[in-house]
Amino acid sequence: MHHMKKDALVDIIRNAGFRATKPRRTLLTYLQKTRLPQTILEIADGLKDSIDQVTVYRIVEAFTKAGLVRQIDLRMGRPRYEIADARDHHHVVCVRCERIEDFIGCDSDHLADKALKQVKGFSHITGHSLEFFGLCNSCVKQGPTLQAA
Amino acid sequence: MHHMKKDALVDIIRNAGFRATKPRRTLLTYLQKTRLPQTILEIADGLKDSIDQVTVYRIVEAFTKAGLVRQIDLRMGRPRYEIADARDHHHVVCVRCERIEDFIGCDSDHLADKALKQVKGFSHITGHSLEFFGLCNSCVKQGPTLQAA
DNA sequence: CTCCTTAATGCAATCCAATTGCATTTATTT
DNA sequence: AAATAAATGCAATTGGATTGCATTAAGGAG
Repeated sequence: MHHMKKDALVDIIRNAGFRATKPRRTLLTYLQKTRLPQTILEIADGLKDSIDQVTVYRIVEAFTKAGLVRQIDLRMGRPRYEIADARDHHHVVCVRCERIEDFIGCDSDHLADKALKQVKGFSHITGHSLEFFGLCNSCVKQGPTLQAA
Repeated sequence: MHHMKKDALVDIIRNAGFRATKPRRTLLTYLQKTRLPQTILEIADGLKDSIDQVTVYRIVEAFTKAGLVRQIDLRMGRPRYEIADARDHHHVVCVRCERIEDFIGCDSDHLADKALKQVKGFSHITGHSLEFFGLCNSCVKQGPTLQAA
């Protein structure tokens, strides 16, 4: 009980209130390494099915509630998930090729204040989402879609 | 804003490139009257099944692509839809009771500029999403959830 | 370390939102 | 009114997400 320096990973999971099981460690490691926000199925796939899909669903849901993971909606059919880093970053998404880039500095406190002044039933904001959509440069170059009427 | 002359409605639909069919007129009128962003199934339900669900799916998708309808993601499982008014408004959502209020004035142009300066592969933003999450006053009053550990 | 409790996982079955195919209907043009 | 192409409705199907339950294993106690 004294010689084992606990993994940082294990600490993170335990501090969030969970047992540091192998699937949880594997999944968290995977998300830490992964740049892009992923769907549940992409995560399960990326883990080469070393973890059952049902378990991936359950872990991601639990981690999201606990604040370890962040849910992102990019108008791509289903929600995506990424590791919740301290840096509050957002995305710019190409609506044609789905290219994704990050940006930071949305000044959400200022925005939240503005919002709170307008709404009647709230006095406290705990989270926010902000995403931009557009065409990336290479898709712009390609010109309009081929399908004609 | 409530009652729109039928001709105006027909024009809107035709200008978007569609035939002004009864289901389309019904659905658009319904969304114009409805305050809250709704899921597909809520819309179908709200229309009392006067329109087949499949048709609701198809119309909403087409209208969204055409810019008549706006897709909103509020971390509530599935996307919601509302009429695309000129006023660029966003929402504050209670994560417990799902109460929704609107607010305006996000200064998206400024934010988009900031984002564009940081990303490499984009030079044009066409849309954005911005939502705030928190606990509404009445849910705050209720205190923490009953389930203890 | 071994035992013990119970959280967590895996698998099967199920659910239900979303999609697809196709025959029929309907808006619009001539 | 006829022509024709788009749009709808219904049935069937797909596939992501959920649930139940038996089994496994994490973590605390002794």
